[in-house]
Amino acid sequence: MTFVFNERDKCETCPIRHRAVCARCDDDELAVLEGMKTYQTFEAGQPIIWRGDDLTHFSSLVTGIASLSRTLEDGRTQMVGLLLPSDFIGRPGRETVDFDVTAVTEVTLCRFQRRPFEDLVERVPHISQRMMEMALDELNAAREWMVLLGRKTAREKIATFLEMIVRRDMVPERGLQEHKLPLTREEIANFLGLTLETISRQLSAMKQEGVIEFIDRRHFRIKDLNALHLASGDDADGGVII
Amino acid sequence: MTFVFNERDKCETCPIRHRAVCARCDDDELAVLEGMKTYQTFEAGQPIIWRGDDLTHFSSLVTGIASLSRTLEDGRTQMVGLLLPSDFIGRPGRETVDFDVTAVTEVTLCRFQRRPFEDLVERVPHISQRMMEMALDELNAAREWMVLLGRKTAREKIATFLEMIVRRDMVPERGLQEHKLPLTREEIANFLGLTLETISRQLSAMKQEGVIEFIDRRHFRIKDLNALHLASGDDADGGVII
DNA sequence: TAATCGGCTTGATCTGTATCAAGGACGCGG
DNA sequence: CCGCGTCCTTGATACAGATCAAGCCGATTA
Repeated sequence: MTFVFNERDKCETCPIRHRAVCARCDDDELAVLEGMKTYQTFEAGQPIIWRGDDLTHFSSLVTGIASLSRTLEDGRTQMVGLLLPSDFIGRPGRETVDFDVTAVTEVTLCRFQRRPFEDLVERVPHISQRMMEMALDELNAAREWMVLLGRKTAREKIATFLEMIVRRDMVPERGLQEHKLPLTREEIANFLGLTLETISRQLSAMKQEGVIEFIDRRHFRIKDLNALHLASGDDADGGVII
Repeated sequence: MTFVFNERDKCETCPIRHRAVCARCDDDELAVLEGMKTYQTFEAGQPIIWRGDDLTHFSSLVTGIASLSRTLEDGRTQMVGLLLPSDFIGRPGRETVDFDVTAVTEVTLCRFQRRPFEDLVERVPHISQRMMEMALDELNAAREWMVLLGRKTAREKIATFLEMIVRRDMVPERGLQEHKLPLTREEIANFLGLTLETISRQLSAMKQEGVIEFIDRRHFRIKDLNALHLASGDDADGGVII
């Protein structure tokens, strides 16, 4: 995240050029987007949009991590997604947002005004095709997560979560790699439908059992990847992780 | 569902003409689909596809109800969606299915061979545009469901479920309407991430409290819609139900 | 009219996770 | 270096919902 963006940056060199909504766009189409975009940055912890807010812009997340969540009246909150670089915020055809979007780390967005972008979605098939792909991928991830939320035990939930992180930044041929927990215990709890105490207890237990090892509160290593996978409750690798 | 479909049926008169993937298609595009489609029927309870199976066809659900679900090794199962008329099965770009699809009632599918249909998605923007809309709608519904699975109590889950059914077949200006439970207690349990005993107990309790009333095991009336809504845990109607 | 079977209800008990509570570790501003 | 706040850990206890178990209801078949 040391890379700094500003209005003058070119789409061609954008780090999410080939994964975001613009992935399939050709040079001409990209030029149109280039002319429409602006960047905006949010500090860690800041709200990006609240549920019910007017959706003035659509955005692609360029750097950082954001969360999508819903809070019930009495304060119970459930994360329904983690937004990572190239993920999209907003949906054509809707005026408002259905979930709260919050910056988990510092976040940079590439933004487009709603109206002009909606028109573009109608006119440029490369954009609706890519958005369809992305929406279907997210739908799949959401459904996998529903299985976790509805049927997995605390241990299985946490093992699944750790495995997800490990897979995300695994480099082949590097055992005992160090991984970073991008979320606080409370955020993990809201992601997994548990309490922060349960998260803490389960992590301690897995440390005891020699499955994981902590460098500090936010950094860990996997000591027994196999045990981790077994604890995740997912069957013999039929599964795709997000 | 007394309507009977056969190969000769015309798309124009199809009951899901204006909601399915073909909703935005013009007459020419529809003619192409017309030439590609075949119908297939499944009896209640029959599997339609298993997770991991080769996806030979894409389908639109024309009549009936199907479920999307995942079963863990030890038999715990979680429904991740109910497929209703106009819903789509399959996803372009994938060779296999990620969840089990099962006919809950008798089901009629309108099917297209995978390859030709994928080509069509590339060529006909009206299809990818519509699929994008549908995928985004389902994504929203999935996320609402994640909140339910992760954070709601048994009572709230069931109230939310009943409210969903009621909204679905509510006719304005008809109090004390009779509603049908489309699922067995066990299926409801798998949908809500509970056990069938808990479903049964909660329904009995809500009957006791005068919130609902049963005609028989599968048919009920709402005696106190307000109480039902309050029990659902959704806040003061910011919410959209599926 | 009985026998059977799937779906459902209800009771007794158990248990995983929440809740309540206290204190520890670390980073930051003064 | 102190004080304060945030994040985290750990313990004691409570409770919602699971699990185990028995029997009921209504439909179907004999």
